[in-house]
Amino acid sequence: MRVSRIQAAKNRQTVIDVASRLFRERGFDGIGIKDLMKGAGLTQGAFYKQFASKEDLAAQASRRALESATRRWSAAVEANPEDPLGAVLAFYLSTEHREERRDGCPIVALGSDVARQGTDVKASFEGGIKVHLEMLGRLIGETDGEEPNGKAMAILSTMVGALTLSRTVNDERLSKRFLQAAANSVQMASSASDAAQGPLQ
Amino acid sequence: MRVSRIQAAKNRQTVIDVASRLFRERGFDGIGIKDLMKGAGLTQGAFYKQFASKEDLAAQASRRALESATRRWSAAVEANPEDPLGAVLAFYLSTEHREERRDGCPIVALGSDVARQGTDVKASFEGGIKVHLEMLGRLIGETDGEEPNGKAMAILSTMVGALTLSRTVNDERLSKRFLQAAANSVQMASSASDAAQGPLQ
DNA sequence: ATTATCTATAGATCTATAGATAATGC
DNA sequence: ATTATCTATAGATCTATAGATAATGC
Repeated sequence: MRVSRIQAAKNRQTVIDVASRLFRERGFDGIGIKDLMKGAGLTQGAFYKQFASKEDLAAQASRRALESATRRWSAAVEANPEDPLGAVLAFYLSTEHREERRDGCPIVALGSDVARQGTDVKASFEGGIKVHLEMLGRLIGETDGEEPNGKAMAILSTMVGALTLSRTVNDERLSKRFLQAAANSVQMASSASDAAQGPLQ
Repeated sequence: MRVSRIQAAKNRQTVIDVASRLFRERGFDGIGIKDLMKGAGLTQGAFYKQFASKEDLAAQASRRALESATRRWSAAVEANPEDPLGAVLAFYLSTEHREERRDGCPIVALGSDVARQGTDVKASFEGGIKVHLEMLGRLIGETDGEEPNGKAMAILSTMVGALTLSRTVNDERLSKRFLQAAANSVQMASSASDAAQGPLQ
């Protein structure tokens, strides 16, 4: 029954991977430890040797989900060097992304849930969000040194809000228009040259 | 034990009111029928004479929450006739609104959850979102007849995304900057539309 | 007679722990 | 000897239903 340390470490990673997807699909409260472990090919009894609690796994899985999201952004950027921002917008604000909650942006899939979670889960999201903002800042050619750029923050907000809203309505046409309106808006905001940024404290 | 029809109708409304707040605070999966009914001063046994299922209540409570949100927007507009958009942004993107999940915008409080719900809950949100878009369209002086205006959709996306992100991070400074960056961005986008329409004086 | 609410409960599920088992690691 | 995983279970909670109760509404 016992497995090697190496296998145990692999099992742990598999559980985190599976959880990062199933939490996105069903919410933190929408799936139990039994089903999470079953998804990784294990039983619930093995859980607590690997994780301190369900909340602990939620924090690990959140970090993994954000890392995965960052990789998708990077892939879009690298596949489209002449219009990297356009490439990110094209996949992020697509109907395909809207339909794949399980593997899509965790900020949208779990944003409302995260607001109710503890410090550890929020820390995972915060770290990933900062990386997103750095990438966006570079894409629009604005950086405030170590600080996240205000325009990048507004753009990320528009993207997250539009995908959220597109998943919240039944009307397919309205849903798609949210995605398109956001893409237009972000393109305009990013092409507008250095307009006056308001005071940031 | 039995109460009058009038009292029963009042009880039903109280349950919907309470649920519209407790669902926002804890999520649809984060609170059970027993506690919802206790919040309305009743016991769980009375629930199923009033509602077909928990999902039924979720749809009713969602509609109620969106109506309440619309009223808050209207109140801000009416209290500030010389700068109605600024008034809406000021309350929506405030740290106070960020802290009051229970009584705040249901799109942000429950957006991720709604994506996992059935048609009825989504219909409640869709209806409320359309009303939000009509109000926003009027505030920025753009209407596409019956159609929601694209710029209004982008602005609502920015507002929803910014509040979501501001609740997702631990860092108070970063959280506040999301709200400020969104306010700046929306102000710029809406004044750009004024310019396109001609002088205001 | 009807029915809104109550108490009680069925049956499922949840998080977490206990003890058994068998393979690893020393 | 240690320990990763297993089966089993404790104790709490969940949605939904059943039957009792007592006040309404006819």
